[in-house]
Amino acid sequence: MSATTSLQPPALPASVMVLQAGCPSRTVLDHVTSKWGVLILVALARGPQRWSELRRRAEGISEKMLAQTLKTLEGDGFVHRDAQPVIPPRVDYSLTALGQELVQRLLPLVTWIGEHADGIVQTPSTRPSRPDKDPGAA
Amino acid sequence: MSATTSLQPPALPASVMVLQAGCPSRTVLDHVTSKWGVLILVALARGPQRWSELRRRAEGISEKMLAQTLKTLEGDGFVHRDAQPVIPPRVDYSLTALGQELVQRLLPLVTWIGEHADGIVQTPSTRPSRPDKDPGAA
DNA sequence: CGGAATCCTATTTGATACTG
DNA sequence: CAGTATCAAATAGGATTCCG
Repeated sequence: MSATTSLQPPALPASVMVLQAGCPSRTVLDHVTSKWGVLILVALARGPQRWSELRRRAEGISEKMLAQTLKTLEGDGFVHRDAQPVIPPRVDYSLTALGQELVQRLLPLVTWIGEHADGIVQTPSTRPSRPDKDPGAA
Repeated sequence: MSATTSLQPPALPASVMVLQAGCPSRTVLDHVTSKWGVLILVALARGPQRWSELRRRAEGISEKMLAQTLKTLEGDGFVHRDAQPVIPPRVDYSLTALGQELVQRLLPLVTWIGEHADGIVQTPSTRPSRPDKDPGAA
């Protein structure tokens, strides 16, 4: 209450206040940034689509991961699942309003990465080491 | 080559064109959205700081993961490492210009999640299942 | 077509101990 | 203080098979 911490770099809104260990935001962030979360969400940004469409869009995903990620995102309220009782089954997935808000914040990031990734991964050299895998794991 | 796919939902800029399987953007996205990537980057948004500071900020991270994530991000050119040859050692980490651009796109996302996470994780009910863990793994 | 269940492996992650 | 090395455990992820 008395002595304030020495100096605080200005900037930063209040966003960094969250993300503490047990915080719900950590959980949600984890869901969104899970290996396939971003891919699915971005794919769904193109509009409602079916399971098979989604699978093609999220290149490389397995059925298991698609199902799992979809359920998690649905559970978080980002994705809506519309199963029509017809034969053969038809299920459409789409973003909820919440999901659209999220994706709105996701696209700039993804777009930016898409535009800079080539220059990044190429990394001419000059850099000491770039461990893509854990050197400590046998 | 001949028959075009039926209908294409307009919208979406050109951002979704990336993120294909082997694409560099997938790699970078993976680095950034790795379990600790976002946390570290957001922590660094507060300004240059030392190893121990970073460790406190990214609550729950192990030394190994901190080192590993930091190296990856450094390798991608997002983070700058400034090691001063003094005793005891002093190392400052900071965002590069590239890293700042990235974080600029990251903060709105993180902020938004922080503001909505409570309502999300709480999920009153009405929802079928929310697998945080793989039910198939014994 | 859209999934759920199962089995198995690879990668990730964490604890700990040790070092410059 | 700022890491690195090693080991073991947890989880993610994938292939396959079966069901509505």
